[in-house]
Amino acid sequence: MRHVAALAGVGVKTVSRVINGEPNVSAATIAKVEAAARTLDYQPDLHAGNLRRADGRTRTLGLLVGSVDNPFSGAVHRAVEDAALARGVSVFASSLDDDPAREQEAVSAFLRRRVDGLILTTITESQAYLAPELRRGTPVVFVDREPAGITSDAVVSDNADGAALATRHLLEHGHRRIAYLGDRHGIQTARERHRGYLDELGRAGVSTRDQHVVEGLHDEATSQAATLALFDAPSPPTAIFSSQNLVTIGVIRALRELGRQHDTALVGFDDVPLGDLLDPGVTVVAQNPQQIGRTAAERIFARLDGDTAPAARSIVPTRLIVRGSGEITPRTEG
Amino acid sequence: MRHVAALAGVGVKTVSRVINGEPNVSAATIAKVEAAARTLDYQPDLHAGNLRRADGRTRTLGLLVGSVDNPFSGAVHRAVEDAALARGVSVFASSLDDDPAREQEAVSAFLRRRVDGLILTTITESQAYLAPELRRGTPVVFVDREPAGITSDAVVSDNADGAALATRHLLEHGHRRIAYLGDRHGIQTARERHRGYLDELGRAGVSTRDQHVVEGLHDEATSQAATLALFDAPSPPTAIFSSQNLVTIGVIRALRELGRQHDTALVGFDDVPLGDLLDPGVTVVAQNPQQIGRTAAERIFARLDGDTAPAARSIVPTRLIVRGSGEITPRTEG
DNA sequence: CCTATCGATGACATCGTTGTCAAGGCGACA
DNA sequence: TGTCGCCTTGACAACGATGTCATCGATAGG
Repeated sequence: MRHVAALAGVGVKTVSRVINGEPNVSAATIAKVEAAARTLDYQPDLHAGNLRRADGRTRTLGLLVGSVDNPFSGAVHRAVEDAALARGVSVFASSLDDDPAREQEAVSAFLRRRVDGLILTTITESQAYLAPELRRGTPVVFVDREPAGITSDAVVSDNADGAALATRHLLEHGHRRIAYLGDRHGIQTARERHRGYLDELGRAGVSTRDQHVVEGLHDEATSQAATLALFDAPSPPTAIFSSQNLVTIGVIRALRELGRQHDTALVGFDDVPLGDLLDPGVTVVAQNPQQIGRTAAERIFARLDGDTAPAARSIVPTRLIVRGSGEITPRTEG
Repeated sequence: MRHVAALAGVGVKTVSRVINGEPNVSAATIAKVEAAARTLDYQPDLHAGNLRRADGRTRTLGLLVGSVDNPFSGAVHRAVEDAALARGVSVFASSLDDDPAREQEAVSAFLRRRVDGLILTTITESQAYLAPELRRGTPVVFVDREPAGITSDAVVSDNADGAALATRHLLEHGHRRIAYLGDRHGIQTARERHRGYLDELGRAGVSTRDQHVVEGLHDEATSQAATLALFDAPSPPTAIFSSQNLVTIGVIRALRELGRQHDTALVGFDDVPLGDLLDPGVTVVAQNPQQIGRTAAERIFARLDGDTAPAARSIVPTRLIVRGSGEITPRTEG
């Protein structure tokens, strides 16, 4: 900026005024400064300005998602980006990988860079460590998983309800042996989905004790292996509820391997890419990652704009997408 | 930092020393400062430090990809993130959407935030506007598409070669009417892939004039419509080469709709999620987005570490994945 | 016992920008 | 013509950190 001022033959403050479009600068001066800025390819330093600027905003957001190469996370990210772009805000994006240490590092990296707000998917047992930051006024919105040990805005799918919907769908097609495959109980969404599954079985008066429940699955390989094991054991299920997209894919692979994809029903939680093109099509309870991302960004910006309403949980509805795999009826021999 | 210094009863410079692990601070002082920092939940301001710090590094990278919710982009992003994380560098990620204005805005947003390096996918006709920044020493690595109007590092797939590979595969299965479906010619990768396709036809002595070539496709819907139109026209192709993942998906949908997925061969450029689970499996020339991202990040860090070798283009090999759709032989009636 | 040396510490300038404030110039109006 | 007020402009401090340098005290060596 000093160089621009020197070249234009004006003071630095006048350059600042021109760059920021402040009023009360003569047209001739504006022209001189703009010419100088162009000549030097000047880009103002947002962070230096921030140091002194009244609002102290970096126009930057920190986003932590499951993994930036997961389709669900990618869709959330994209929605956040679009909302942010409209306000001239840039987005730091990081992957959680369900690693508590990675969460802490990412949050710390965001805070050291003074982001205006945090949109977080978490895996730590408690996010109480964020309390001081919240008190300082940094808005935090939790996405996908609800916070623990702290109160702040959250935007989540209706996990229990969606899981119940999936389970009910299978029950209505006559299934009574419905396996549950999901991630470990320590993960809030997995817990909720498992609860929804159990609740629905209970409501239908179906014993929950005889069901196969496999937890701790979070990638295709383990899920595929678990599914194969299921059919090696006595009284295999006639239907499977898989509670996450990668788990669903693992189940599909296993059923193919066993040649049972047409006689074992499957409903997945969270949509699967090209799920409609598979044979059978994959029936899922789809989340709405776009809406989750958009809503989260809107919450952040509302907070930044001064909204002081109590922390709220936004629940984004899930939707059953019928494509074939969930409508298979139980094997009679079974 | 002032508050920490006051609470610990030391000077700010001493706090700075403790935070940065500089030598020559007594153990007692370190303990006092760390206690004060913990009490106040102090997070150093990376950008303020940067203003004065000798190296002037923000430990931040700008990444511009096609779209953060595209699987290819997501994989690139993830690889960049992992490489960056190992060096304590955070990543700004933005989507290009093949919009030149969006490119300029994203780059400008990155530069105003003083990123240490840029990893860019571009759509502008020339990236000469980056020359001043390059001269200032900011490393720029182009990914996926090569730069125009400027010389800098690039990491790309071997597009022409991969397209030729796909085309050859179809030729070897007896096809002589091979349609090309791709994006507009203005896009460097599309141009290269089209060239590889034409070259391979030429090498095989197959007329390139009689082939259906549809350009300007970049999403599922337009690609699907274009494919349907192809089969409405005289002498439809017996095989299709689709030059991008979303285009491939559109083609698959159209072939399904026509019931021709088993009698029309298809090879796609860039892998398709669950391509192995479809019927028929989708034969593709797969790129290696992980390696592209990793290599790009490595180039950036090498430049930051002082590598002054001339700008180089890294070519990441493609790989033919045979899954069924590409091995269909021509219809005899056709 | 005096001095050279070194470790520990803080005062101060500085990075690039913006908020505050004062000053100069000019036109309008009495 | 004098005064007032507005428009335009720049000097200066400040933001939160780090680089430089001086100071102080302790320790070691002669």
